[in-house]
Amino acid sequence: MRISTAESLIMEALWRRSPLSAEDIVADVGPEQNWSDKTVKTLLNRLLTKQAISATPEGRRYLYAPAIERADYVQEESRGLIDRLFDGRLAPLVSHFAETKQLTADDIAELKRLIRELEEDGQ
Amino acid sequence: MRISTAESLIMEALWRRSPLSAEDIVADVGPEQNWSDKTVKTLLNRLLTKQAISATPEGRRYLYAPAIERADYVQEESRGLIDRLFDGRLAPLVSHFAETKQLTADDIAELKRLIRELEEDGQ
DNA sequence: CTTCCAGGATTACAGGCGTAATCGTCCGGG
DNA sequence: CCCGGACGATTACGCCTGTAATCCTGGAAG
Repeated sequence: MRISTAESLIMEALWRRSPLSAEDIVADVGPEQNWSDKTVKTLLNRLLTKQAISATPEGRRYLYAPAIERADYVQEESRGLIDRLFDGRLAPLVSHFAETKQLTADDIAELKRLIRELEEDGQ
Repeated sequence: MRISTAESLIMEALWRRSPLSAEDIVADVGPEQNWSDKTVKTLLNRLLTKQAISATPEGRRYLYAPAIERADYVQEESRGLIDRLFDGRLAPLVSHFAETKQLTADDIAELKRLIRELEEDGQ
């Protein structure tokens, strides 16, 4: 099942560090989003039913941990976008960013480096 | 206001060609998505209230046309994703695609060409 | 004229989402 | 031994979405 954006913030916290108690997570994302602890608990429960996280009892409470890889999530999200908007190909996206001047010199340098690596690997 | 994914399919049709009557749009996207004409009409109305399209009377009916640029839409969507998942930078996304082996030799060649152009423009 | 139909406008309705509040329970403090 | 509070579980609720169905109106057809 799909992870919503609010839920993904919880996931990010758990991907950064896990396992965490609900309290830890509230402390982590609560202030930033200013969410009440109730909200965080709700999101945790939804993620549980979606089987995106796991909960293991620890005393009177649970410790939560991701049950899916961040890479897989990132994968689906970005492939979805690229398929929807750029005909499934990455280059047009990069091209779009270039045209709309959203690339710094650093970005370009880094891309260049990446491409060189890819070419070397390729052959 | 945000354009939903179903709505975006209507937008794509209008970006391809406009203005179109509701009937045209139904003929265009209906079969593909197998949506009833009712569904398409609903989406058109929602897009109207979101001011994403315009409607001009033509006889007894309307002709619809985009009121926002596809580039702007693409912009928001892709920036949103990159901000959420890749710390706002493009290179990590490209890197992710590379690592997950989602790049063909053609993709790489095209990226290379893009980068070269960017470098030339840059100086 | 009356009727039917095409087309837009309005209404529907279940499920997801953001954001909580309330309920029930068990443990620790007095 | 009883009570309050920490926690998780359950319930709430309005808005957005996907997907239509129904209503209304004015012109076309007979």
